[in-house]
Amino acid sequence: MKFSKAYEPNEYEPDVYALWEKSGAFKPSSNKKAENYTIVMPPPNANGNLHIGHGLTIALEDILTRYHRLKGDNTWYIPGADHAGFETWVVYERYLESKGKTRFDYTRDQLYSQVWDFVHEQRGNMELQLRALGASCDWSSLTFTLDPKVTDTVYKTFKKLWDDGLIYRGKKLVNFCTKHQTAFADIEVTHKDEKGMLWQIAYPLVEPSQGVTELIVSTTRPETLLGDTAVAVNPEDKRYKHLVGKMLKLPLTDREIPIIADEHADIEYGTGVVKITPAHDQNDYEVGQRHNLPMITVIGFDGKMNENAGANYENLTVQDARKKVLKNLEEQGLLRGEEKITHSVGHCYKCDTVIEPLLKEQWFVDVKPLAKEAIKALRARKIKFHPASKKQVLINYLEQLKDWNISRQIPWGIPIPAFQNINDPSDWIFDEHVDKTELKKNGNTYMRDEDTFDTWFSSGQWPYITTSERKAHFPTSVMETGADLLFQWVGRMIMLSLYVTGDIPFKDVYMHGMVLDEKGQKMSKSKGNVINPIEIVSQYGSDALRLGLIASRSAGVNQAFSTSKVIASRNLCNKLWNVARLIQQLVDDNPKGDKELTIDNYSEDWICHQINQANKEIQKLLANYRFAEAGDLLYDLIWNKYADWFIESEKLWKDTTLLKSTLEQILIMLHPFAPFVTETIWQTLSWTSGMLITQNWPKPYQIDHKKVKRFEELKEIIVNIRSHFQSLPGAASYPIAFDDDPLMYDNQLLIQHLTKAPCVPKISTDELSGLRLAIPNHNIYLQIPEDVLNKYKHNLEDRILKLGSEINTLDARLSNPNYTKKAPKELVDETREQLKIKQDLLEKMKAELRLI
RNA sequence: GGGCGGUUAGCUCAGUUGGCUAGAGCGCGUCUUUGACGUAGACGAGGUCAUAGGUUCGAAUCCUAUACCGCCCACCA
Repeated sequence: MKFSKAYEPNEYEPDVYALWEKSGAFKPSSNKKAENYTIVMPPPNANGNLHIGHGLTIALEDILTRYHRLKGDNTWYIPGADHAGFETWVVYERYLESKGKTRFDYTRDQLYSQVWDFVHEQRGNMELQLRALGASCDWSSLTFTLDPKVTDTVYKTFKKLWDDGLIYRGKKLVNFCTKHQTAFADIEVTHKDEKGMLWQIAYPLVEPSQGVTELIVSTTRPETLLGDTAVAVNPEDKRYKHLVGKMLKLPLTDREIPIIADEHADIEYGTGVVKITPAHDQNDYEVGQRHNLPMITVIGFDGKMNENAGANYENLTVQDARKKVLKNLEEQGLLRGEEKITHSVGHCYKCDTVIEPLLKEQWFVDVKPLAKEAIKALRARKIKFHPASKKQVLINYLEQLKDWNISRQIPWGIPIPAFQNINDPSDWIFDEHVDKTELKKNGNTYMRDEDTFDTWFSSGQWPYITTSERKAHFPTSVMETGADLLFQWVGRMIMLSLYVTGDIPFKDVYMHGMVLDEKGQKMSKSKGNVINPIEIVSQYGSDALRLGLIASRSAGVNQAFSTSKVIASRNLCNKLWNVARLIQQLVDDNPKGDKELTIDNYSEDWICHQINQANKEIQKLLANYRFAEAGDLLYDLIWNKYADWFIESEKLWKDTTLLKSTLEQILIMLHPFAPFVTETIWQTLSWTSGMLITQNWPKPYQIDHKKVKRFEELKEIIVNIRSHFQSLPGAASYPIAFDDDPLMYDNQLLIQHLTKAPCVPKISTDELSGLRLAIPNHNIYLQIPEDVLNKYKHNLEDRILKLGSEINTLDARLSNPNYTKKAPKELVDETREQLKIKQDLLEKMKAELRLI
């Protein structure tokens, strides 16, 4: 293969991925001595397309995976595909709608098999996209969230919870979406602040007491009045103490309801009297429980008023019923006022329908014992969080977590393995034969529960399910996922894993923030600002996307997508490509590898030192999940150090042995971050063999630190000279003269090469003239004609002023006795030394100014 | 109501336990067809680190308060 002039990612990426996949490099090795390194991929939706957030996820996880593979760890990156219960169901229901059908036209089993086919038609797309992103995952262990090994484990866990009494069937208020006909966990409800009305309504007393004839309650939901079963006042409220136990006439009905005393009523709020509707409000439900109040459901699962609401209101929507109730109250003179307020209203996160709290019988998990263990493990620092603050946030959440409703009225999901006795509704049995709708046992007939599990109940068990074939890989090394999943996923994995396996599911958690659009807005289909990662890949290359995504991004922080960073990364890939192209040319031109110059090349020790430093630093940064800094470091190493200084210097020496070896080290270190271009280069170079993906992480070079320092000095001199050549009137270059100066003498050729000076002559000190460089310990003069030099005088004055202020700063610091006393000695010594150097230089410059 | 995070160059953001002249990419200005790269090279301009106090020899970094901007949680009728 030959190096083309520019790197064209599309030409190589698919082949390179195929090469890796075919070679088996993604599979964990059988090396028992190696450390295990395991990452479980958060499974993307099986029938969906990847979005830019997946791009980030894969980038981060694959960097870690490839890095640990190069380090020799037994690395296992496990891919997955999610049946995405509710998400997929919503898509499928829309499809049914478009065909004029509804879910009620089919049985659950029919629906399940329809969606199964639907998903499998679409399936595969997502997996191809993961390949385009370069995910080096073990495809042979891909797990689908409905695979038998998943459902088996989920059923075992359900049974264990059941046997331990941690699962119960309860009729409680659940968050119900009347459009999607399913209940949700608390965490799945989106709360929004909305403008609403607060109405005051009079409830007359059956028998006036001490001159009081009515109580005024405030409510934002007058239609629920029809389901009121009490009115509460605070037990400490002196205004109403004497009324507790008396009865009120419930307006618009013929019912009478009691006045009760409960802490829930806030003395300060409104009139201090609150209506209690246990069947339609969470707080009221709890009050109802405390006082044994009847619960009257007036709103049905269809979102319409039911027969309990009375003939006047039955079959009206909640909105219409509200209007009618208000109108009727007004007619009866019971509406006493209204006021605009802002309050929080729960919505379905998918369709935005207002969530109704409705009474429903569901399966609940008693989470308290699970949360307790999780909190204990977190407090014991068993799991490290990035960013660290998320740990306490999770603990706070777990401390107030309520029982978890795991029943969903969605056909697409894992069926709940529970059957109910048709003659005794309280008799439920556990049975895994969910393919049957009916079971006979002990002479009884049991009917299957038609509900499915909340997806998080199964996803919450993901780490030990996916690693079940290689138990040594559990607990996994790190769970990398979006910060938005802290509660619903990370928290549940920790709870369930501790409960089922007795162990934590992962040692580290890394949470990334959201990828926002270029303007910093959240991406959404409705806004039309969605960025497709695959389009970016085809435009700039997979590596460019990866590097661009991780740039300037820190854990847990939402950050905008930046095309300019992707382009900068694309340019880096091209730069490296051309570096390799040049080195290959030099190798081809000189197969024996003889050096062209025999004198020392200080840039060699210098670049080896830079590579060593980078090697050490990258390991440190990746151990702390500082991806952006590691990326920056490599960019700087390759571009600003390797290409700009080392390669440029090496053009004189052409030491191909070192060129080859340094290029190899750089390719290995960059490989986790830019797998495609590095492997493509590796495959294209004439002297390399095997695959880059399975190379060993480089060992540091032996270096001579004196030479490194000398090259730093040379760099300073060269930059200084270039700067003068640019800023001198005429922008020409001039001879660079020096006196007895070994550094200059030994590097005349290099200096001339890098500054484009006409010559670099050595002359005696008293003959030196022209412009003196402000470099300590060197007498270097740019031999500039008299007339040009005079124009340049003011520049020298400026430099003297600047140097003077720097000296003042150092002086002030040293004359502070506290500084010399308390600061570390090395620091103080260094300051002294610097001061001395700068003072010497100042003297020389002043003398020089006098001469001009 | 509670909690978390942010405010650093024109833009987007780094800056780990306090320590030399606060960095990067993009953008901007000037110059350059130098043996790979114009997706390039060289040089340069640009910052009272939100504000006000405090701790310290020393603060972008630690503490307190304020302002503004995000996000999360919460049962306020």
